[in-house]
Amino acid sequence: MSVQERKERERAKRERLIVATARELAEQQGWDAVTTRRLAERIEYSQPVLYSHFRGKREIIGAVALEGAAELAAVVRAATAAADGPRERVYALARAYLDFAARNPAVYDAIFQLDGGLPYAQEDTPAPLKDAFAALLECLGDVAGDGVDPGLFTETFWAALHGLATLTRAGRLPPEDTEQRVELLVDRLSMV
Amino acid sequence: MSVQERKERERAKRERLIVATARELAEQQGWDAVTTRRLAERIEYSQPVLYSHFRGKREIIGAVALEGAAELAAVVRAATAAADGPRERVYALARAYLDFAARNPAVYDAIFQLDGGLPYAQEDTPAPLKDAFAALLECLGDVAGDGVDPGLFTETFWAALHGLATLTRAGRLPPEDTEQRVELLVDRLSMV
DNA sequence: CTTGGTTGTCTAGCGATGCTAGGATCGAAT
DNA sequence: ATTCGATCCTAGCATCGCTAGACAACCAAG
Repeated sequence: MSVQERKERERAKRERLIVATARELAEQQGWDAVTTRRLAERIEYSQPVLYSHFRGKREIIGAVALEGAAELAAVVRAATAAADGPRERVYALARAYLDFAARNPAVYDAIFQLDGGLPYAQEDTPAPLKDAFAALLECLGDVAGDGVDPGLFTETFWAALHGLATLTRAGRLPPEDTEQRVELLVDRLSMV
Repeated sequence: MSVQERKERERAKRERLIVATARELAEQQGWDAVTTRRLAERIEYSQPVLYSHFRGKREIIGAVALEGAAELAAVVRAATAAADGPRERVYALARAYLDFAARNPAVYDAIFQLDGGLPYAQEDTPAPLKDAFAALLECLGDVAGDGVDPGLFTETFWAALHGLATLTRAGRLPPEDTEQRVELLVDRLSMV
């Protein structure tokens, strides 16, 4: 039995290596540079090994997305916990979210832009994704205001943040005034 | 001279055909399906002809983006002109924008998501892109509120719309409650 | 210790991609 | 009619995601 367990451990370790390497390569040179050949070379295995762990490139992106979603949730929770007062928490959340997107553009894309073959906004949505949304909801639900569904408010606020994050990084918005846009968003959307 | 002019006309016509065909193909089967071979076959020329008009696939995407931006500007202006009262105009703008994104997903991607090699938010930004932003500004500038720069407000509002549009289409947001999210956005962001 | 079979990995290759070099063909001007 | 330049196509390159089939390493049974 021990032999089999060791093999499984090693296999799991290699899978983590694949995901970590894909993420690293994507952050360094963009997702286009994450080819199965380059990835295989970096983990020092041949190409087909990747396919014994994942169905294809899509699933690898999906794995990075799940890992990233867990991190995003943690980052958001840490930021909101450190602030006091509902409004300050919302500020902290917004800054933490945009900061995560700016610091981990490839991971952010894996979660929210690319096709990782993951189901979103459904019952069978993977736990990390649900939890990331929950992390937003925990904070934003408090400032939805009367008569507004907390879930709906969270979705809307999140969409606004997402728009800022993606448009800024894609060069569609000048990066200088980000702080002011965030302030405007928080001031107007959140009901103290 | 007339001969040369005829040739130039035909050349311009063929270029329009390329852009229109690329757009059509992208809307039908997605941008991934827009390969240089398929595109060449559809316009009934060989592949290299594409490269006598555009540097590569990127520039073709860029051409579709410019065409789309002009349309978007027109759609937004038509919608706002038909509504009366600042707030109603904002509603109309938001709905028209999201409607355009939903009806022309490939074109929307060409403008705001994909890399068409175009400069954004700069002096040398092509006129159609500047004008599309101007169309938003014309309407949204009126409801920025005191002490808020109209340009900054427009950017922020636009980002929020962009977030709704992309997250909804990517399946990250359930499509049912779109209308409520728009109402929330307009009610809170715009200063009557 | 040998053998047989399972498990794991690699080499090689398929079709498709964006893009380009070089030759062929056609038309306009002399 | 002949030259010459512009125009276009055939053919090919490197690379992509993915897979079939050969090969080697390993473990259990005799």
